[in-house]
Amino acid sequence: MNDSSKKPLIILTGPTAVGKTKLSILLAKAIDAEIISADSMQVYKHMDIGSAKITPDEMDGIKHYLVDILEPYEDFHVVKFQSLAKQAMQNIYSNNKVPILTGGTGFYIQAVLYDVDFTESEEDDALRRGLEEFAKNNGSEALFERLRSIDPESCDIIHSNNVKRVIRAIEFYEKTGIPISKHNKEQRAKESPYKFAYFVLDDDRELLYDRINKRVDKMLEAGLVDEVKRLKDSGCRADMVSMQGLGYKEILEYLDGQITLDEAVYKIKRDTRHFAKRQLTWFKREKDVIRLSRQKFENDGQILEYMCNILKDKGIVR
RNA sequence: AGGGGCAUAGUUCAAAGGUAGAACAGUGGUCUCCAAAACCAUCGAUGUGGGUUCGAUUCCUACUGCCCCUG
Repeated sequence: MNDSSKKPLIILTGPTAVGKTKLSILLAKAIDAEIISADSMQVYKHMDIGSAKITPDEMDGIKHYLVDILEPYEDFHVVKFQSLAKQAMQNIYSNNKVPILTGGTGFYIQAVLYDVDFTESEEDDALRRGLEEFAKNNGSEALFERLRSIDPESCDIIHSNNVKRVIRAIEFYEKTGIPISKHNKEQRAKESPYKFAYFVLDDDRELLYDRINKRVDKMLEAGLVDEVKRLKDSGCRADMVSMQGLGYKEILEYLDGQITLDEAVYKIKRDTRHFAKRQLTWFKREKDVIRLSRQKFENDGQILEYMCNILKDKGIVR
């Protein structure tokens, strides 16, 4: 595929609480784009406060995809995200607009940007559950040895304590007969099928952490506890994907009487900081990213101007 | 003011007459179907001044700070 036949794709990401949402609206208005959310929690209905979901008001007439489309009891994961995002992009292209993929889940962005192939294995929970059971009964080392016998190369890459990924590697081999290490290597070598600009918004660490702490306080003032209570009353349980969201699992623990509200708030802040840290690490090593360090700009308007210039240079917008 | 107690990492706690362990925080990293997840690595401390001792952070002592009780 030569570059000119590639479809345009704009990515705007960065750590949580850095101010992606606001900037994404400014950008969308400036270039007549539509927005696809790359966020594993904002997909869920009834989860507004804790997920810091964009409000209809804030959308300001810009069409958004993948926000408020699932019930909290439904599963959500990369594969689903990838397929929904691709559909949304088709939609946007047929409207003759440019898609902006915005949100903080780097893995999801990667899945779309490089069109990572996840199709090898169909849904099959039984195998995974069996492996989980095996790990629980025999220990992670025993599980790791099983992987060694089929895919030694993966054993050099995956740490034996990382049961989740050891399971995934075994599962992949059992289903496809090829080692996941080989598959991953191939996927990694892929070139993006899009003509893209990958913006990563960043800020001074201390400022970011401070903003996170304050935002959590605001969520509580805005009624996070009530929101979670409502979810709980409607049958949401801790083991659901949706309830693994920051702010949800902790408040659920509080509502179940396992921890105090103060402890819950402390954990939300701490874990959100950790999350931001992980996001930063992720984006740092992604290739072809364009860093937007807040310290280098005076305001969002300047950042917008900078982005627009790059988009013109790249021929993504006119 | 008098009596007692405590002083160890950023925090909460360990230990010991032979140069101190952990948890959490902090920092760095991994990541290709649970990713707001899972996992790895790493920095870092004996309040100050004397004394006893081959050797003290540990014992003694003064000081400083904090806590409790009495007034």
